[in-house]
Amino acid sequence: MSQGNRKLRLYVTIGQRLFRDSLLFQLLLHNEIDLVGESETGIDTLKSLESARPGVLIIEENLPDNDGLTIAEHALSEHPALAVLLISDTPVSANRLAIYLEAGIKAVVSKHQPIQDLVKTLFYIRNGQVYVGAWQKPDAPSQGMLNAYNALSGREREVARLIASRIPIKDIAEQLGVSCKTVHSYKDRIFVKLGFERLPELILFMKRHHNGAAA
Amino acid sequence: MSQGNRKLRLYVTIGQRLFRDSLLFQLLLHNEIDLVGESETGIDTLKSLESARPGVLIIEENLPDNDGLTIAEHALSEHPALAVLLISDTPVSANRLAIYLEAGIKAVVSKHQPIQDLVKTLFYIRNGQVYVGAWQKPDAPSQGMLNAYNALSGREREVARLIASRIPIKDIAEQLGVSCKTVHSYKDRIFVKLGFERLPELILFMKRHHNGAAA
DNA sequence: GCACGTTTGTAGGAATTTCCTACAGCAAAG
DNA sequence: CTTTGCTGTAGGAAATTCCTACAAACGTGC
Repeated sequence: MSQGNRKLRLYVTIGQRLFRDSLLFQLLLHNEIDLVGESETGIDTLKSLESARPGVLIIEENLPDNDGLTIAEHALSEHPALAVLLISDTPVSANRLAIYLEAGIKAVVSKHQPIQDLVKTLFYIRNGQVYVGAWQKPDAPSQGMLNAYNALSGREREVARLIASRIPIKDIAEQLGVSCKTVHSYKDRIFVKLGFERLPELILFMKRHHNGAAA
Repeated sequence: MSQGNRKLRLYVTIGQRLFRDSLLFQLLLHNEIDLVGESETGIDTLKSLESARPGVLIIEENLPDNDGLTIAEHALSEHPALAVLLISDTPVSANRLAIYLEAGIKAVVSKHQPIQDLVKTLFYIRNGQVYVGAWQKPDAPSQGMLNAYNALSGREREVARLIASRIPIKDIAEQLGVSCKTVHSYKDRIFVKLGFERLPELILFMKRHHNGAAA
């Protein structure tokens, strides 16, 4: 996901605590991510950027005290190398996107996109790339999941279903008549193919796309 | 956290995908939670409750197509045993809270509360309790964290700091001159004392309260 | 001041997870 | 026909999650 070895120094500005916590818990599962700061407001963000020195700033379009664009412009004027990822409330119009890119924002992800888009975009832009997922998708991050599922072998699909049902590995192994380690291998391979990193991603994916009748 | 052994059958209605995903990934880490359905709108929710048969419904106050209260009232009229947890955008006034409780809503959590509040409330209300955290805190969930930190022993604090810095366990063990298993024990004890379940919670807590200068 | 209960430091186990490597057989592609 | 890659199989190392265990120290009640 990331080519460099250096950590991604992240600053997150999101107004609502519940949302910020959820996102941070998710992002902090990646040990390449080093959270160097967070705040609820644009003003607090501007005040602490100097000392926090993030490489990437995730900031909401609509903050309690200001709009993300204005804050981003201020931040970029002092830290031109900062990669800013804007979280928009709605899909962004071409007009508005042009304004954002003009301002030097590296990526826009809307709140209606899956969270994987945000994570992938995060790693994408820290290497200097620009990502405009709300308007067009360069390599369709996370939409390839359905195609990826079709790429699973029969055995892999079977294991995917069992694992997503939270059946313990050793039960699956017994049921299939193979070693636990083999089941683990299937699991690993499934995760790699689908681009997942944690069990909840697989559970949710299977429920949404291939599991109609849950237990 | 939960006294019964039966799974918590959960339905989640949240408009924004990014937010819904983050929350679901978090909640699905608990294997007592069985997600039986999710949707973006109130109408879709009402349509699928019959077949999904959740025990708890998490629903936003402001949905794209309707308001959560109206949907909850409809849902409760058909499924009186359903425990509804409303996610409000702002702290709820006493007036509004009275209306919610009158309607049979079991809990209100605002988007400005930490996510632990939501998780704890979820398990709380499924046992028939009522929780009104946005207005008053019955047992101050998650605010006890700071007090809990004071209850950590010296050694525990030291290990908490090292673990939160993502220093590998075996390095910590070596550095402290004890076995890996001992470090694990400290970690377990820290998690129990602070009420945490995943590493990101500890990382975030330490950054926010006891780690001023992050590496 | 002593005794009993709790906390602290220490450590082990079992099952899972995450991330790797390995290898044989088969299928597709050149 | 041969090379390349995918599939099924399995092992290892480290971490995680959830337990139990036990001796020393601490403390509080009486």
